[in-house]
This record gives sequence, structure tokens and C-alpha cells, in this order.
Amino acid sequence: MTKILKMPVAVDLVILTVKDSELCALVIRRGIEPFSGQWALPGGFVRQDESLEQAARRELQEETGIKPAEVGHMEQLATFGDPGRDPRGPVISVAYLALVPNLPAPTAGGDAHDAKIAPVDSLVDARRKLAFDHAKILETGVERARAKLEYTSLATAFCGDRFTIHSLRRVYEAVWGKRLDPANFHRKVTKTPGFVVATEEHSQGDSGRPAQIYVKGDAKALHPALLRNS
Amino acid sequence: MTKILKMPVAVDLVILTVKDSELCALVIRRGIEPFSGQWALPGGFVRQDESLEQAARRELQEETGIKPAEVGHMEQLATFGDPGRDPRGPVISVAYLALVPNLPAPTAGGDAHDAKIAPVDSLVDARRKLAFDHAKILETGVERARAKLEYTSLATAFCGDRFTIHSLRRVYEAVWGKRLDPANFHRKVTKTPGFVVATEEHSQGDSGRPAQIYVKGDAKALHPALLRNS
DNA sequence: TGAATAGTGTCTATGAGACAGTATGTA
DNA sequence: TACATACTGTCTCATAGACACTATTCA
Repeated sequence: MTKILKMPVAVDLVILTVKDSELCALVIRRGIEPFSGQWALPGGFVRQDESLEQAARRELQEETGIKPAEVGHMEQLATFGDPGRDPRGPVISVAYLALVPNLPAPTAGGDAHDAKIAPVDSLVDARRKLAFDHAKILETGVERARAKLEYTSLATAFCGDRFTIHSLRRVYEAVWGKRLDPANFHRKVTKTPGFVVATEEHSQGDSGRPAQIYVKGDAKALHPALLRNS
Repeated sequence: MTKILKMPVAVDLVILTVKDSELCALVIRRGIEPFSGQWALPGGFVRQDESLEQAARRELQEETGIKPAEVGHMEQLATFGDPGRDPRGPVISVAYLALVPNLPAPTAGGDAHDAKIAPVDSLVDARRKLAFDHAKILETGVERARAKLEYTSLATAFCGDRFTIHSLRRVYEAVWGKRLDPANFHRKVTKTPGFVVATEEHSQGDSGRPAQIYVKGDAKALHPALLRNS
């Protein structure tokens, strides 16, 4: 019997939000080697007697100050364990995807010198490369979010408790990077059973006719789906 | 700085095939404790300088005798790391999903006393419980397969190189546990660009009119999707 | 010939997309 | 009033599902 290899297990977080009609991710600037000074996804090591998801939620709060109640949605994304992905040696990283509405100004903590919320397009740019294989992890998370908006009600995770159809459409447009017809989108969303539920309230203060306020519905899956292409 | 917890990393395999018009999984009977004598998913520990996917492919061949060329499709499924999922202590398990056409009679190897290909419905049965959290892993894999048949061309991974539309429909029917209209299915599959490509050959020997033989097309995603419900 | 399966035609209902038109607010 | 945005109506096209029908084999 050969000796079994034991590896440190990390969780890394792809934290997405929509800010100024752009899909953005939260990254921190590393304060220690390796990759000191470079931007990276927040994350940390799993502790004893802690599940992977618990570790992800703990790191989310510790590294960014986001409280559990502020998280719109969290799910496991994928696991990365290629030899050489960390120059210090073999490390397994279980990536989690978190969707957050109205992400507040980040609070740097732990070994992070700085934190920022930046458009995902700027982060996958090859010149300002993210540390480790984090660009790949981020892209996996972005693609997961894009795909799940099609056939689930996940888009509401980017909105607060109360939202207008307009703001929900802005979420789709930001995540997909594509304009949608306001009229058809409105009908589609309000006619899909369980997607959104109308309240008696209306928005105010903007130009134009006030919009009705909606809350999230019960449905998780959308039938039929809302497709990005075609 | 607290000491970083290091854990053994395993890969577990959900190996699915369609046999006698039923969706089946390959399981092995454990020869060692814990759970000795119980059925479990094949798997093993990741070795040094080996990627997770390499480990999964290696275990697939070592534990079941399935050669790489025989595997129709393989992808990472999910990672399970709850404390207490293995009575021996903390273990991370990265599950992989493999789809195999015409799965040959399994060759038991390693610490397995026996191996079998059994309908997934019988394996998630509560009375003959799978070892560890393998019932949950299996269900995750089955649901992934069911979902991906909808919007990808993955069903062809269950067929050999050459197949008829009839056998492709049998795959859908087995995986979804639902009858499909042969006429509409035929039109849908042959009209979806890149799903299947017709050859000049025809099947023979069965009753009824011989069917045209098809091979896999280039398309990975199906537009529009082929939905199970509605 | 009949049974069985392959494959096509066609009708209907549903939904997406385009876009005109109406409703209701602010400047 | 002009304008902006919310929302509804309506037309067209694509596609799914039901199912009748034709094609081609074997017994």
C-alpha cells in the first residue's frame, strides 16, 4: 500500500454583482507571496469539522465583510487541482459562486491589502492577470451565471428584496452583455409562473411612468426558458 | 497562523450506461472496511503530479477495465467534503461523471470483490444502501445527465460510433424514464444542425424497415433544446 | 399478405421577436 | 406640452406535439 497524498483544501470565491449596468466581480490584492501585489479571488483554507460550503460562507464574510443575509445565492462551481497551479505545492481549490445584490464597498481583511469590484471583462484581460488559475475560475463562474439565467430564476439573486422589471432586465443585459426588448421581456417575466410576484407598490423618482414593484417568486426553474441566443 | 489542515483527495466515478433500455450505473462491492461488503462507486485517491481528471481516468481503467477510447464522455460533477462523510476521517471526494456506450462486463480489480452494472433506480433504493454518501453522488450524476441531454448533444456519448435514430431515442427514453414520439423525435434530431450526420449505411437484421445509420455531429449545444417536460 | 419499424406530411397550439400603440409619470 | 419609461396589443414566424400516412423490410 502506497502512502496516500494529503493536500491542503482551499475554497475560492467568484463573487458577482451588477454595478452600473455591468457584470462585476470582487477581487482582492494579495499582500503575501506568491503573486504578492496581484489581484486574486478571495478565498482561504478549509478548517477541521467544517463543510466546504461553510468554509465558503465564512471566507465570504471574513474577507469581504458581506453578511450571510446579503448573499443572494451561493453554489459550488467546480474544483481545481492541477499540479503546479500553486507554486507552493499541491493544493485543491473548491470554487464557489456567490451572487450579491448591490455589493457594498468592500472591506479588505486578512492578508489582503486592498479589494475592488471590477467589471469581469477587465479582469480576464491578459495584461493584468489574476493570480494562480483565478482567471480560469472566474470565467467558469461567469459562464455558469450566464447559463443559469436562461433556465432558472437566478437573476433575482442580483436584485434586492424588491425590484422592478426594469432592474431585472438590467441584470440580464449586464450578465449577457446584450440588449433585450423591454416589452417582450416584461411580458415574458410576468407571465412565467412563479418567477416574480407583483406587489401593490410602485417605484418613484425616476423619469417616466412609475413601475410596479415585484418580489421573488417560488419557482426555481423557468418553463419555458429565457434564451440568450436565438 | 494556524496550521493548515491537509486532507486525502479521492476521485469517485459515476459511470452511466444504457443497458436493456434502462439507465444503469457501475458499482463495485467493497472488500475492505469501512462498508465492507456494501456496493459503492468506483474511485480512489489522487496521486502526486496527477491532475484530478487524470486520476479519474486512471481509476476508471484500473477499477473497471474500461479503456479511455471506450469512454463516450467524462466531466467533473461536484465535490463532496462534509466532515463525517468517511468514518476514517476527513476526505475530499471529487466526483466525475462518465458516460459509456455498450458497457462491457465489468472487471473487478483493486480492493473490489465484485462489480455490477445495475439500474440506477435500484441503487438509490434506501434498503440496499450504497456506501458513504455515494447515493447522493449518484443522484447528482443522474440529474446532471438528465439535464444535459436537454440542451447538449451528450446523448450520443451513450451510443457507439455509428447508431440509428431509434437507438438514440432509446437513450433519451432510458435516461428520462419517459416515452417519446418516434416521428417527432426523428424530425427534431435530424433537423437540429450538427447533432447527427447521416451516412450511406442502413441497419439490417431487425424487423421493420432498415434504419439509416448516423454518426455524431460537431454541435455540442442544441438550439433549440430538446426538453423533457412540456 | 400482415406485422413491424422508418420516416414524412400536416394540423394546432404555444411562444418569441418585432414593433405599434396606450398609460402615466416628470420637466 | 414634450419626453421618458411602463406596459399592452397584435402580427409573423418557428417549433413542439398529436397523429395520419407512406415506405420498406421480414415472416
